[in-house]
Amino acid sequence: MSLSDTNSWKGIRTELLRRIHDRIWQPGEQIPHEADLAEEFGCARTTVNRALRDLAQSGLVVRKRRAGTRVALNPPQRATLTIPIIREEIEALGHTYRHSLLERDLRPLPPVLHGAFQVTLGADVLFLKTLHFADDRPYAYEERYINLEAAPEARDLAFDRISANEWLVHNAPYTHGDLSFFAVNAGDNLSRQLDAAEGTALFAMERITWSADLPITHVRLIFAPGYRMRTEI
Amino acid sequence: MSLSDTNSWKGIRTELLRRIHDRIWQPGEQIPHEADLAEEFGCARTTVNRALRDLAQSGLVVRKRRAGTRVALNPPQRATLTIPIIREEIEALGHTYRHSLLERDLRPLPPVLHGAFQVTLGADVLFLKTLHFADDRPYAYEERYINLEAAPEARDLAFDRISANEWLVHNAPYTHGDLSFFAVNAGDNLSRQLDAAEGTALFAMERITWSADLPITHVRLIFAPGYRMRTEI
DNA sequence: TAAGATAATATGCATGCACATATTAACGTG
DNA sequence: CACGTTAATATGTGCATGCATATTATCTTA
Repeated sequence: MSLSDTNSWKGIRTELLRRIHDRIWQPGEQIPHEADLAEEFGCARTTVNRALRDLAQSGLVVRKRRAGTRVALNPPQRATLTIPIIREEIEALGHTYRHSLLERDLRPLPPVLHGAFQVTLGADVLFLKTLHFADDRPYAYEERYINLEAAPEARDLAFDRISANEWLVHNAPYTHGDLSFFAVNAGDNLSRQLDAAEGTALFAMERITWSADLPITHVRLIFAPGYRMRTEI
Repeated sequence: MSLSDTNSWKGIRTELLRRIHDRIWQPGEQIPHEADLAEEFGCARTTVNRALRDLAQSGLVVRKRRAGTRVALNPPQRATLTIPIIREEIEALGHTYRHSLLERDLRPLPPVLHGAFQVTLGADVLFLKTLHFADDRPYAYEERYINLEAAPEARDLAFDRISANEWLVHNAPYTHGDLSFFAVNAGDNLSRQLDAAEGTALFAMERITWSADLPITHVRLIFAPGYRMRTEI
């Protein structure tokens, strides 16, 4: 059975996609009901449903009960980013990974983070500064706060062998998080660490993760000059 | 029926998620077969299948025929970014949107783009420079190339009322594209357009879209200082 | 006629079943 | 014992059916 056969849900999806791309069904226009499509394609309604659900998930059609299915007016430009573990990203590029722990101590959470990262007032958090290398060239600079209430074992770990990121991924899985991307100028410290001219624009990522209501970690990663985060859509 | 009931596929998903988060099923470990889970939850295998498919899509479990389902070793740091139409993004923030077309002409494709954006050799492309404003403050600067072979009607459009982005979304839908994010320093031109000090780090996005094999447009958007692209994971 | 009750309808979902397909394990055979 | 064949098995998918649920259209009733 080939993919273009219309009697598999993927085949039906392909055909529906074609009709949308070829503007046979215009944006905003209502498309036939599941039952009608099922009859047309000579398959069960379930199968059409599967195809339509898939299109709805990718945002190409909008579905509402009773109201029917219509082609999305503004196909959301939705992209799935895969944020790799730095070591894996570097090794995938064929380079050798290593990291160096620049700093590790317990300290109160800095006031700027009080809003976003609500740990028990006055409790110390574990602070880590790490530099990630690819073939001995600096790749990314990391500043991380770990909530010891969420990961008490972290207090006794050095994080010189395994990186905090990898340890946390395996030992304190999160349920949800916030992620943001932005640009920063290399200041005094960053330019030294990342071997960049002072003032260079650097790509940065900030992430906070929670396990249910408990914040786990706040991490800010700043990449060496030239870094691009890519994806396909 | 509440979400936590185990006899709906979402309820089952919730329960499976709990077992993964609580490390009842460890990363890398194989979890029971669909049939066993169906029996345990007292539902049809199809329903368990639906829940597992959903978990697989979000990357939390890895499924292979015959081999079974196992908890992902490296829980995917996968994030879905929604790249909004700028006008909608600005209006959603409660600001007034307007844009101004700074430049519009036909020209050959610049050599740097020959690799990524393969239009017929020697053919002119439509070049647009646009500045997007939120409440009369510059919000983003856009440089765009449109392949006239993919969207011939664009040749006769002024793009002073409707933005090229919105027009293309509605009139030349793409099948796939490449997207990347990076940081740039504000040069002479950018600092003037975006009202930023020279050298300021700016967040930038580049996107190329195709309809099947035909390139449609190449766009580079550079945002005013302070811009953050956010998402939840 | 406006507001509220009621019916109609499209999608959402669960079930039981059958068969397809990929992958691994077991088995022969040279 | 290496290698190719075959069987076993877990997931993938399709179908017919029935009921659930959200939303709209229609029909009351004051």
